Amino acid sequence: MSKSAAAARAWLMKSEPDVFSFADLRKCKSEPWSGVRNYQARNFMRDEMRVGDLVLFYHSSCEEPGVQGLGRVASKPYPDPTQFDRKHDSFEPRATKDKPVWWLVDVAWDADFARPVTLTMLRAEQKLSSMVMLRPGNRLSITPVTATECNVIQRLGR
DNA sequence: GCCAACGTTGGC
DNA sequence: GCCAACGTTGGC
Repeated sequence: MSKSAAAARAWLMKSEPDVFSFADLRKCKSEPWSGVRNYQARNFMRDEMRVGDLVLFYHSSCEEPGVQGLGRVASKPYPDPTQFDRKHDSFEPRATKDKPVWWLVDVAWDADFARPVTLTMLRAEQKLSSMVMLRPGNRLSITPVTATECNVIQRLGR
């Protein structure tokens, strides 16, 4: 790959499998990442994600938390439609069509791992010791992943 | 179900 | 702008 090519970035995105699992993504192929109501996470989607960026799909709040497989950012950012839906849990009274508050991207299924990379495995890997997601107290549902970290995690998933 | 850590809200 | 109270996240 040429040095001048814009390197695809990588992101870790959390989802509760009871709500939306990696298997669900495989089934539906592509899904709007709606319902994010945290400004930092929103800014990553709205300002920094590019179509084609890798997504490490992480299961949280479940028996075995960990990265389940790979997705891809599959759309440019656009306003989260659930913010306009008065009956939706994620309704946002401050939002107007002209001035949306919340933005999202579509995430598409990309590839299965041979085995999930559990939180325990992530913590045990020296090369991942400075991962944003593993920082104490971190709760962000979307965090950036470096190219090195992404490679290490993909190797662990083989 | 517990609880620590964090983000947000709202009174002042 | 401060900060206490509250709600949420997420591992255990």
